[in-house]
Amino acid sequence: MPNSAVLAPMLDKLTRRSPLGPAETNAILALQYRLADVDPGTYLVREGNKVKNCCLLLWGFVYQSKITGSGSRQIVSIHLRGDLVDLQNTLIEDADHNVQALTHAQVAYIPCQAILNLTEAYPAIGRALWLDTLVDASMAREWILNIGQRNARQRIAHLLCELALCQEAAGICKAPDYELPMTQEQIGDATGLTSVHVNRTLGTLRADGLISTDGRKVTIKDWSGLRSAGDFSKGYLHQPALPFAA
Amino acid sequence: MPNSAVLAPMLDKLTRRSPLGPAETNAILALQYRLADVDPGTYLVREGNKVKNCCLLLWGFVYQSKITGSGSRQIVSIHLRGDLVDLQNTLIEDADHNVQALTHAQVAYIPCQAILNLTEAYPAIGRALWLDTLVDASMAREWILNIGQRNARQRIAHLLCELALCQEAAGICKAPDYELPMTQEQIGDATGLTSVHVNRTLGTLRADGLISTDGRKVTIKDWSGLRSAGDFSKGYLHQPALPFAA
DNA sequence: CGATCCTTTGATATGTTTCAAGCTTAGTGG
DNA sequence: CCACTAAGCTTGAAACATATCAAAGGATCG
Repeated sequence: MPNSAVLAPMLDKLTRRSPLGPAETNAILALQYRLADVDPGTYLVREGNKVKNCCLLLWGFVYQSKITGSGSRQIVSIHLRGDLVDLQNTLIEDADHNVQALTHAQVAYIPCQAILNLTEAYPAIGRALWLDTLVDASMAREWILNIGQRNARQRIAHLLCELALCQEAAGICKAPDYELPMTQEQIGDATGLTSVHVNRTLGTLRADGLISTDGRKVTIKDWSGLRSAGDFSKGYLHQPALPFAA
Repeated sequence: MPNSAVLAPMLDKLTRRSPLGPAETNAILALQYRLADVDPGTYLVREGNKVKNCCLLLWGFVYQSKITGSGSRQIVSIHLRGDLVDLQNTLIEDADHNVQALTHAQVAYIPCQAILNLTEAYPAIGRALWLDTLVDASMAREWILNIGQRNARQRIAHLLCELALCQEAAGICKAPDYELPMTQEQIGDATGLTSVHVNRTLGTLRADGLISTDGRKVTIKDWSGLRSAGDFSKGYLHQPALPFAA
């Protein structure tokens, strides 16, 4: 029996951009799911798999990655509470990337067919999910720009800004302190850099007083400095009304 | 009065992945549009604009790009005949990237509202468009991998393979000869490299007998060599049955 | 309290960029 | 049809950002 509290984060995320009526809301809250707690590193999806569920992330962090033939890993997106991580499985059976837990995490597996049924019955839900996909695509484009045209310092600063704002939007964190549940190697995989170079570059961001770190927490000490170091502007997130930042 | 021949490439592209019934087909072919011929370099959309149309590309090539604060350009995707270039405008009003003509091109501007109406009336069309967006997102992820983890030679070889297969799928070209309507500077913008380095790298691909070039045409002389030089595998394109290549 | 994973630091190697100049091609107007 | 021009291609030499290799120092966790 579904517990509507479990599905609330998904509803939050969708309605942040697409208002939904009571019928749609109830239909979403009635979705069937299967809960799973996973350890860091656990594969939720492997490239090449046939997938029949998509994962609603309830807590923790998860990332999507792809691997080259020679084995180097590129992280292509990072997800947090409320994200429907592999919505694409709804219409594309073959996974073209991996999904792995970054931290301990809890996910609800929702059958793709159930989601598809929902979109048939409620066009507004279909539109909300399509919009979600469009925003993910916009974030992917910015990720391309980040890796293709910015230097190490800018890339890392940009990533930090993005993670901060997304956590803020999802209501996960309290302003200048953010979680950064990534090792320096993973930051490197996300930015197309070496862990060694990430280490040195984080060092300069710290030395310049833009951030401070404490284990897996980052404190943004100078938001506007970090934003300009990362050439960051939030437009691509298509977030309605964010508390922070331009 | 719409001419259904104009909309045929769009229908082709959609039905390649999503079969549509006669009602859906007719509804698509009845869409209103406005034709425009554009010169290379023309902006179809500028970042920051409010957009009310999406562009169906009828012939020629078009690209999406983003610019950093310091003015460097990153090309994030390349489109060809039949592509609905800015489908995202349907649900997101503010453009987060530029769309520019790469070559002389002809586009049909279709009002976003008309497309949205279609998705309301015909869920199958909504699904086809959503799928189109999902495939674009998959291609963006591969683009990230390409730029983030591969060296210059691999990046360029990969780009050539992708363009070849997409042209093949769209029925634009006859096997080993492809159009490459890009300057070396644009290839650089697409791969995160300098035009100088693109030049040298293309030189080695030529010297190794993988390709030959003649103005804006590329001949792939050794497909499997190029594919392995570019670490290319076509899965991410989610194309049903391509003639060529694994 | 050992073992593993992560971070930090140093020295060196390398791929790519930058700067600069000459060359080719295609388009344009006389 | 020929010059003229602008755009793009090619090549060389030098500078630079980042990668690679290697080893030591800190955390974290059973």
